[in-house]
Amino acid sequence: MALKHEMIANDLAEKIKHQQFCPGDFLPSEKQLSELYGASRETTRKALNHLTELGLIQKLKGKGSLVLDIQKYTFPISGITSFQELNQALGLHAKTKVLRQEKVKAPEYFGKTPITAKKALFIERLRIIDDAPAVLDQDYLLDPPISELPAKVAANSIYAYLEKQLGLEIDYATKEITVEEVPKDIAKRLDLGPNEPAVIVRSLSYLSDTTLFQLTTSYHRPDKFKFIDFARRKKLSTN
Amino acid sequence: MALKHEMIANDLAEKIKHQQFCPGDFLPSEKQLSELYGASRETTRKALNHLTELGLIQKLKGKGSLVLDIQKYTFPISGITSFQELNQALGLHAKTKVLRQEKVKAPEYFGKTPITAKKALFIERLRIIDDAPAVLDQDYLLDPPISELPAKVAANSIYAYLEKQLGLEIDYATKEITVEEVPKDIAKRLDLGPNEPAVIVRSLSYLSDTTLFQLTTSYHRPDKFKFIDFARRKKLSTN
DNA sequence: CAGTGGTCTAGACCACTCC
DNA sequence: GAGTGGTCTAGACCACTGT
Repeated sequence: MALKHEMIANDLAEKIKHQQFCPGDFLPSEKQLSELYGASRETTRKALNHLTELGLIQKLKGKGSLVLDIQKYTFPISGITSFQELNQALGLHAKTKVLRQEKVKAPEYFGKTPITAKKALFIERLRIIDDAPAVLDQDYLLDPPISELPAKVAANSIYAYLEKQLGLEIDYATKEITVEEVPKDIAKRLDLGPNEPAVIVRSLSYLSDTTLFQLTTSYHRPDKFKFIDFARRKKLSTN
Repeated sequence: MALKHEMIANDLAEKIKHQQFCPGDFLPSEKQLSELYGASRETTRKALNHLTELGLIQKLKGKGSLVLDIQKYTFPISGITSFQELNQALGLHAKTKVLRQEKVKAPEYFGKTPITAKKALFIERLRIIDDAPAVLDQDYLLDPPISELPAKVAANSIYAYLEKQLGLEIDYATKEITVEEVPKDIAKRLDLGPNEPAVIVRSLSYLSDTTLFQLTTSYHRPDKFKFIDFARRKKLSTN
């Protein structure tokens, strides 16, 4: 990847993160940035739009691109982000314990979504933060497209392996967050009190060619659960 | 608003919603769409990118724009969406009971965020679904920029009033979802059992000129809570 | 008024898919 | 090969902000 507009976006994001541009500052004008990076104005604008979506800047007509003050929390959180990425980004001292990893028959349904893959790799992992269980993850990696996973990968970042080793392009996901009572064995592993429900995040993850590749159910201890989001209002007058 | 790319996006979204384009279909090519709408290719692409962000289509290199099958759940849910908008979109039979609406002093902090506005309008509303309490909303509408709100508005859509009557441009928000025990009076109004926690959504909402205008704390009955999201993987190599 | 961002265009070149 | 989307350009015109 050496796309010009991504280079520009990354460079600016880097400079915002490292306080070379601070909240309340204006970035150089689009014209200046275009000259600086040797790009056309539209290309520069594409980069700035990316930063806008991420909540790093706000563009003000006739004034300029204002650096926002939100990144402290939101930087890598919303969107599709793996536990390992969060862990690193937030500096949590989290450990991952792989409880199971085995080849299984793929489930026929996940919620209401029918699954066409026949085989899958089932992985169960316990996330431990400050020596206390925080999250239990159950993943099905579908085969196809994923037929094999080295044993060590599950303890680290599956996403990094899929993207960097297998060259898969993880693209989008649907997520559903609810609060429910959970089976006793799960409650036990999370150290939940009697009748204490868990926060359940169910997600379906897709590659850029629309292949469904992962089904995840995450059981969170309610006291350790926190979801942070930056959202832009999406207008679409579809009555 | 008569922006060409928005017109195109709305028209296509409309046609997808009404099954003139079905999941699994390809939209006409960018070239064809450009001719159809009398727009340049870049303008057409801007519209298609919008639909991609919303999860309505997926673009496939060398092939075309594929209509996705996700909108049934996700259509208007993620992003900033008011309760009334959700209510209508999902066909819930929800009632809103305004418990309080009064002018107050603005809080000095909301979480860790300092508030500069001195005055505010405090509104407390109970959302009732199927004759049972589901959500208790506490809103501060800050003054400035909002100095007055007709009594009836709180029972309907505040956002519609702000956008259509006051001409404010609601643009972005930060949200935080946690599970916590709540004060007794709130537990009572939500019919929560003893020691039963609530799902709490705290949000800060901003106008397009970056003015903070609303602080919201929503207390959800855990059994009625459901958050659905469509997310694209956001890459930004900000080590 | 000059400077800013917002929209739109016409055309170029590339990489990909499918025949 | 023809057709598709992906990137990028140079330039135009507009609306908004400040002075």
